Amino acid sequence: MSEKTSKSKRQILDAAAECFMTLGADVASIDDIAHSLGSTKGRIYHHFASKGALVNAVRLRATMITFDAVSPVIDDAKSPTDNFRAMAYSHVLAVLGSLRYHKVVLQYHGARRTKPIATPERSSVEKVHALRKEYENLFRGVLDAGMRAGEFKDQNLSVALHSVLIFMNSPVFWYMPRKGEPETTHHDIATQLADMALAALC
Amino acid sequence: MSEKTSKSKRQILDAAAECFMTLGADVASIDDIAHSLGSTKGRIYHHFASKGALVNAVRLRATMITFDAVSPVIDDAKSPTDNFRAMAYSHVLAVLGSLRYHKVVLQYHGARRTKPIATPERSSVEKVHALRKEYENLFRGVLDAGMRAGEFKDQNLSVALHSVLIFMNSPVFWYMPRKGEPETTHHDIATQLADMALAALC
DNA sequence: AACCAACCATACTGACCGGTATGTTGTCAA
DNA sequence: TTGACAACATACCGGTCAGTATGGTTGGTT
Repeated sequence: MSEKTSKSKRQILDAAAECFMTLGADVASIDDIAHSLGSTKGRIYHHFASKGALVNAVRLRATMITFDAVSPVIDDAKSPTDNFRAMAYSHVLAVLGSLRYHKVVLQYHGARRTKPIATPERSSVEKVHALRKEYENLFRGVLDAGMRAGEFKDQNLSVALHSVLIFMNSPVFWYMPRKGEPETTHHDIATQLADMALAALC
Repeated sequence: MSEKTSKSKRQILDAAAECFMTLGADVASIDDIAHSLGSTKGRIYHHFASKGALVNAVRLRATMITFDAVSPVIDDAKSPTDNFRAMAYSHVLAVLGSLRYHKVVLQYHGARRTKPIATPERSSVEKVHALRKEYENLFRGVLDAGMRAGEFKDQNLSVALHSVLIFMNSPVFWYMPRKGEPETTHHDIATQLADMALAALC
């Protein structure tokens, strides 16, 4: 299932994520991305069928990054409280470590594209959607278990789930890495947000 | 300070917010907005100098809506805890009542426009920025007071402030009004989010 | 050596979109 | 009646950008 993304493809993906982050996915042109690579359009269109496919690839990778970070820390033997704290911490840390990718996800999260459905890439879009939903379910499971166990306050599950997910992604909106920043910054932020998210559920 | 926005101008603003919400502010064209009004470009460009000015007007109104909703509920005689809960509730309720406008704000929140600075409208952009900062300070004040009083957990103020603000805006990302929805839905969501936000601070 | 496929550059097109210039209509005051 | 101005519609321009067509270059295989 893990595609062996070639060296060049990964390079393009990184540059695309960077441009999408600074300019916005809609504003950034293919030429912009190519120029930031010291290349031309030909290189990009050789690896990606369309701009939409490129955006989708960025979104897919963003989701996989958090998935790979959170999935292994889940331990059924631990309490929902401990599980959630560890998951939230890992999620925030992963987001902080790959901000460029996650900014694209949040940008597209609110906009329903009714203009260009582009039927050929329809499947890959749904693949991303499915993976994101699967990732959501990791947290949904912990929240549900915590509520049943009485560790979490009993309240509307969907509202709690989605709002907490946005909360954990919030650094995307306000975090700006400074040079000369202490090494522990990411850790500090992740710890604080994980604690706050946990408190919000109790 | 409160401009007497003409009837037609308000109509354009609503249509623009609707288009920006569904298509994205960058993708939606002036012709799209005009078409949704049954008009043409001429009407829009008669009232707004440029597309950027129109977007800014939407952002400005979005900020004013929350400002006018939250500002009057602040009562210095009450405790930071009670103040914050009331503020958060009013904020969420206001956002739910004008989703179209707030989606635009969140879309632009992550994208640094380095391409078209458009110096003539520079001032109005800064005006929106200043108003948003002033609005932030309403919450910053309550958080600071709560921490000093020992009602809120003592932690990084900036991180807590910005993450909680995003949290209260989170319905923008996941709330979709259904037809046949009970009247109390907005109230229920606002109450739950206000309680969760308050708990996150303690 | 001959070949081929992956990889990428160059040059070009068609469509869309922001903005402008100009024409048209209604309204109101003198 | 007549000017004058606000509130639009119409027609058009220039630039940008996604996408394509084509040709060149490299490395590996037979």
